[in-house]
Amino acid sequence: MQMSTNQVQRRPYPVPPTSPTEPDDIRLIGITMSVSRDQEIFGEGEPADQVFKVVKGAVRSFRLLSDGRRQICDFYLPGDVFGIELGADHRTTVEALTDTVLVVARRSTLGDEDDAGANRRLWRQAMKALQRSQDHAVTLGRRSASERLANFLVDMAARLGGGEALELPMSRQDIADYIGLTIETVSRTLTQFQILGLIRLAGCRSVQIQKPRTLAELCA
Amino acid sequence: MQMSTNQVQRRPYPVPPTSPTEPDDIRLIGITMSVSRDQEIFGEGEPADQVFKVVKGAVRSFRLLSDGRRQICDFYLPGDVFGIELGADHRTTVEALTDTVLVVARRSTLGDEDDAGANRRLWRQAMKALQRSQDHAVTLGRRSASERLANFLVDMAARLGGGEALELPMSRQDIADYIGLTIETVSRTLTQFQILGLIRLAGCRSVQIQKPRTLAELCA
DNA sequence: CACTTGCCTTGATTTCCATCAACGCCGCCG
DNA sequence: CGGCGGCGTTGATGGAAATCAAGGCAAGTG
Repeated sequence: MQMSTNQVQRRPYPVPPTSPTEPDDIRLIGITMSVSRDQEIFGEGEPADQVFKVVKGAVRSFRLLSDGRRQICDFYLPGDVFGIELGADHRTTVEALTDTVLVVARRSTLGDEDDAGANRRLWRQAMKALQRSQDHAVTLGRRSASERLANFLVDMAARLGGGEALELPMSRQDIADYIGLTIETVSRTLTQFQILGLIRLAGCRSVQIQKPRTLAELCA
Repeated sequence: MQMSTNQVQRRPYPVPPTSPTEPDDIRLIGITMSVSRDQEIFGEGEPADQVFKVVKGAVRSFRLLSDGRRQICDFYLPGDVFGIELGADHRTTVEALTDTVLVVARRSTLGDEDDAGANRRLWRQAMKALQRSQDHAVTLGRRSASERLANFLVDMAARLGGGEALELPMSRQDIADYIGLTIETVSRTLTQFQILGLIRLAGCRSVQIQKPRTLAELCA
């Protein structure tokens, strides 16, 4: 991670504005950290000695092919934990989608063997990531463009927790690279959804879901 | 799991024909179990109270969409562990590709909190699965048909450990459902590879890799 | 304000892969 | 042996999404 950048600010921990104790909540003991839009948090191949939790904002985790094609593995929203790795190194790059606040902890303090509770929560986070990745693989391998997008919207609506109104933190390009399409196809499919009355677009990042049922059916 | 089927045989444990202690080897204490070709080992949604290890043979783990489309999440070969879940239930169905021998353990005996070594090995297995799933997502989201197939062949060659000669345990349909293509495209691409001299097909499941370098470059 | 820049949308065309269809090969079984 | 069924290959055609190209819109800047 580039700690030298002046956009990164660190403050001593005392206010982790996380929700109370949820089942698999990790109350990271660490420092908070602010990252501005598009800034890299860590890069693929860098040593993975820290674990992060999103407090505010959102990030994208992705991998690049040699010729520049990008596959976004996941987006992490407030409450989500990322940066857990099997080996010594990170296998994805993570960047902030918007100005973002994180809590950081050293990995060693988490993997600590005598804290059974922390281990269990870490375990749950990792398995949740595995589940999401497998779901994602099904989408990428076997679903059509509209199914992918419907799925994406329904998932984001659920995770952002704003009911039928969502404020997307990512660009069209990010969406395209997440669901394995091009930016043009994403755009066309969204306007198609609007024409069909499934959604309403109020500004390109603000989506109102009009027919949740129909959209859910499209998820197949 | 269908224990009633007469094709499943169980014997009391005393011969787990696994290799000695590898770094992340799980020496499952359990019973061995024989499963014949195409038989289901467990189904999506069934309670996940057991963990399995392949001793001999191979299995496919997959999910179905409502209309029958199938996405194979992974193949498990000798030495691989599968069936580890976050929640109470399995999220994929697993079937034997060929006649297969497994070792089975109850999940509870593994998650046992005071066996730190077993926990660590379980952890490694789960994270390995996550890595593979993420790699898979990159392939499914951003690679062309020939890149997918090249990738598949190279990966299988490495995992089967037979150097340049591989005996595929799965059908064309299985390959297609793994890399997100149709059976026809898989077939065509394989013959294309053969025409280009990258591989040689000796019977449809027997592949000789002729130009490993070129094939590896195709993996992008 | 005029101009640039980045992001998004829309249209035209192309391409890759899916689909549809036929056939070959081979093991199996009557 | 001959027919049958499962699997794989090959060919012809179609279609969904990619690519190529142009233009709109809004925020930022001189």
